[in-house]
Amino acid sequence: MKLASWNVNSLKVRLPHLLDWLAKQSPHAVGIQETKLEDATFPFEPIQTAGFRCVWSGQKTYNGVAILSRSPLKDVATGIPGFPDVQKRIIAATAGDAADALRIVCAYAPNGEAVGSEKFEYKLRWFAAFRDWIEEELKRYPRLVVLGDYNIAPADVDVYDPVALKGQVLCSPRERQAFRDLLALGLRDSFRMFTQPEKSFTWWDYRMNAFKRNLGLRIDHILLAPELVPLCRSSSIDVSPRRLERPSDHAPVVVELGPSPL
DNA sequence: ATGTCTCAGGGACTGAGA
Repeated sequence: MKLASWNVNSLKVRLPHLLDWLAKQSPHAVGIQETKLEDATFPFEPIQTAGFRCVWSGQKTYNGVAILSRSPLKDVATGIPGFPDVQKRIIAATAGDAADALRIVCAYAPNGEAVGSEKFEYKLRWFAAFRDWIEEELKRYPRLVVLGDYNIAPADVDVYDPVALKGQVLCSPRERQAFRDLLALGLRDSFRMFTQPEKSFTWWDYRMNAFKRNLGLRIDHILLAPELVPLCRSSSIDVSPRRLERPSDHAPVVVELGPSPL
């Protein structure tokens, strides 16, 4: 069973890319970010026709998240409890039923603009609230997957030029601490459970021919609850959609979960 | 190289956000 996370940077523009990718990869469930669509205009019909249930939470122009799944979605929740926020960055749902159901949290973390900015402080407040909520979700749902665009490169190895970007937004010590605080709940960064190619990234700036030169960052992650860790067979980044015409600036991350421990 | 892309407002281009 494949699970994926993909920041599509406008679902309106990227719907053809998403549908092609769903047909090729045939994932069981996908969390998408930056839909940039109000709820009334979410394109659920073509997604449904492709074989997926979906739930979504969006707004005009900015943010917006959704979960697609081949199995029914229930217990849908949006936002972080106790953290009022007009920005639509969180959707959670339970995919499937009975013992093998998965709880999926799909998150679009704040970008943070620049270290020391107001948006940066909002990002850190957001992560503190997110961590506290995920701690509760983990107690309630041992089969928890926390995926999305975290807008944090956890370590220097996740950055194309760690010297040039040292201390900058997406790489700064406080952001990396926020990421480690999440892992301290027992979550595992699925990508680092396996040997990976050097310079593996999920996002490349549209400028400076960054993708062609592989000047990227690994900021999209699929984190797994302890109970799911033994089931994880692989974790990888699919850069192929980044090569298409009018691509998203992000590539999807994919994990494969088996039904039982190896 | 303030370099690209998306979106809104308004009806050509600018500004915001990433």
